Amino acid sequence: MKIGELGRRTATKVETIRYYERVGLLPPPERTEGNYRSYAKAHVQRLSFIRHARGLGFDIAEIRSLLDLADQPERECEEVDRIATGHLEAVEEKIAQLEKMRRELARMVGQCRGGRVASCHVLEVLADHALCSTDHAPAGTPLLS
Amino acid sequence: MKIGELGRRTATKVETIRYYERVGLLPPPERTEGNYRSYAKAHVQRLSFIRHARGLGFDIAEIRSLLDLADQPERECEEVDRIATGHLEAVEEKIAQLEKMRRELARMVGQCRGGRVASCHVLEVLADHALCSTDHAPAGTPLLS
DNA sequence: ATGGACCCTGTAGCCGCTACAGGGTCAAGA
DNA sequence: TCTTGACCCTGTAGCGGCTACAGGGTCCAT
Repeated sequence: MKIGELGRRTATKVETIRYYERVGLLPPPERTEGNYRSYAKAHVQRLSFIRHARGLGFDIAEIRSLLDLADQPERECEEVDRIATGHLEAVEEKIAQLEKMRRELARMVGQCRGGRVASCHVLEVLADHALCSTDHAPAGTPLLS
Repeated sequence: MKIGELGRRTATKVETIRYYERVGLLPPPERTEGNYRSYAKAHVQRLSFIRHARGLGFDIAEIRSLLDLADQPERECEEVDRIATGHLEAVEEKIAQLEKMRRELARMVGQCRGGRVASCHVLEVLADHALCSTDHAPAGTPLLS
């Protein structure tokens, strides 16, 4: 199977597949005579795993660890659990953070009654944090991406 | 006021302030004889506005628009409202997405009963999306950052 | 005169892709 | 046989929003 076919089967762009290979998530496949990458079933499985994990928000390093662990079936799954639990906690924290933003934004927007910019509630609140009801995240808080 | 003092007053790193100037959020201040940036009160206000908006998750382009609008006090605040509402909706969508992740992660983790990697539920689910209860976001969905 | 705290510019790195540019390969049709 | 066009290759640069240097300059107190 060539890279385009693998991409179609896993809903992954060709460039993304090459990127995963470059960063060591997907092992380099055999090559054809014409230097095309040639994938087998195992690659479809591995890439599906990767995509699924990405869809759940795991980052590349975490996925690398998970794949390494999956390749050692005799080990205890403690570490797997630790990674998944840690990620779950990060997701929960981020939701909490976004909830704070949501509340404050809804309050700002809800108080807009039209009119001139000069008396715009949204701009007033942005200009003065003291007008905030909740203590939302400080600027620059990195959000999970 | 020099850049370090401005940073202290607004809880902003010096490099970040220079970055905001470079991308046109913060107007270039006067310079001293020794070529140091020299800020006045208006800059503190503007930077506070920027930091507050960043804290609420607005991106640089949105903040630039909001600042432009704030500089035209006679205009209707329609556009301000549109930007804020649009951002609120983006935040809500993202929360919904993270909720899906959270549910699926919690289910995965909750079913882990220890044991060997070979029979690890977390890895099984990641290897087979069909084992997911919910239809969480596909891989590669860009999350608001 | 010297040390150290601060400031300057410019550049490169982070993440997870995405999007080229500039070429090569391969199979089908004229 | 030649050509077309779909696919593939490598390498590099860009996105956002910073952050972190390197390599220098300025200023003030001792």
